[in-house]
Amino acid sequence: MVQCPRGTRDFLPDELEKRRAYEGTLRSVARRFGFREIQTPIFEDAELFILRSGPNVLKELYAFKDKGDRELALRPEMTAAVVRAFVNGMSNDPKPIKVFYFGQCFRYERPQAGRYREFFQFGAEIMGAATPETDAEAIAMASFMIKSLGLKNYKLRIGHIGVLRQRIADIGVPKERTAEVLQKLDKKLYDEARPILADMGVKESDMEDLFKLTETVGGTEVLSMVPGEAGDYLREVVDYLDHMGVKDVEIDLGVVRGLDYYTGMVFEAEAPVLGAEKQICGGGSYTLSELFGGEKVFSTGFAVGFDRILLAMEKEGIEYQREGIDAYVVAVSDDVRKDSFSVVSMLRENGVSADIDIMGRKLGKAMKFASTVCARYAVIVGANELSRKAVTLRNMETGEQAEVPLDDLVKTIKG
RNA sequence: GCUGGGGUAGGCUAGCUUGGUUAGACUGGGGGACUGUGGAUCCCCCGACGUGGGUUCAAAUCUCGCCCCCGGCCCCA
Repeated sequence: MVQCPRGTRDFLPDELEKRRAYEGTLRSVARRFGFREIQTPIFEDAELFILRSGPNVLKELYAFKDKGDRELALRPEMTAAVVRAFVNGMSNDPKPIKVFYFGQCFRYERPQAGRYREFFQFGAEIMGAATPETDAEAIAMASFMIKSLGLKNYKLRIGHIGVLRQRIADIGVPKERTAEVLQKLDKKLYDEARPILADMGVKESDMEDLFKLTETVGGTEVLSMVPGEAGDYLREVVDYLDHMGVKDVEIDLGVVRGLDYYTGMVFEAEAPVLGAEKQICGGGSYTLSELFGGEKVFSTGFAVGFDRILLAMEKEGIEYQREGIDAYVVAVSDDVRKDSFSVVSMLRENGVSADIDIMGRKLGKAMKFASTVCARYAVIVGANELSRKAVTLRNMETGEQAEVPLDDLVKTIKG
């Protein structure tokens, strides 16, 4: 039997209905924040992703040649494509530009808990603005999204990569080795960082100060430890968040986002219930457009790992209630079978979601089916009622039923 | 790329250690008991040993390769 490829999944109706509902929640939040949706191709010129990536990224890229010998790749994330689209067609639009996206991304990795080769990201970018308000909007929306989905147990942490980069440069780390140091700091592997830093001639006391900086975690009070403009900047961001009622954030200067295009504020959210792959959201401010031939434009963006956040919700026991349909039409006997199709059609034309038996079932079995598809009402079509231009309407939840004139049926069901 | 565990109907599972009737149960699906009323009960039916090789008179069972699933490492845009 042919199965779906490794790391991919079929989403059967029960599951997909749930996913669509939560996707709708995220879309709704984004729209409430003034974002508009954007869609880009699922595959792009491989160069688009290679331009900003190291070798590790490259080997996980689904890259291939098309019949015209073009080097293409399935998108491993969406930010690059959105920035490309911005450079290509939105760069002269009124600023700020606020866009969101939802779609699948592909990475050739070993599947694991919360990690798939085809996975879904919901993200947003604000382009053309570089203010604390901008960053606050992005963080607030991320927080809002998580809360709207009903997830309780998560941590949202804000850091500043500029502060770290500055400090690392100040203590004498050469620019080309910054990433190496950041990587160790990200994982808090100080013992591994020490020899590397010592090798670069960094003083012991400077090292300890650096480690102390990345260990700086807490509320706004810890910002007193952050020197210079960046400290003031973060204070502003947090102040705006506070005015928006966003209280579920903490400062953590140890937040280090993977790639080096991030320039200032960075943030991430994690759900501890998820285990190894617990990060559910990540983002920050960056400049990328100049890489793709545009002018330098400051942006802030983030992406939510849709699959992971759903997994976290599931682990918290959040249950999705199946939507069902408004009405299931049942014919009492074969002589009114065709009349029952007229009734279902009338309902459908009037905006009622309605289904009907097409397997020749008798009344009892059809009623049973009506409850398995979660119909709110059963519309029972029988010869007696029809002679009075009426049907019997049964509320499937309460079991109450009454005769309703056909002319009033839509109104009663919608009411 | 490294590593641990696993794969029996659509779902969950017994059998595997010690090879040997027609692979059993529950759930699900279809039909009936039940020709004007769902969720109950009873009966009948459908439906599975991931895949390919090896050992053997005989393989779900032992063995090897592959595929896939669940975790962990690496990586994580």
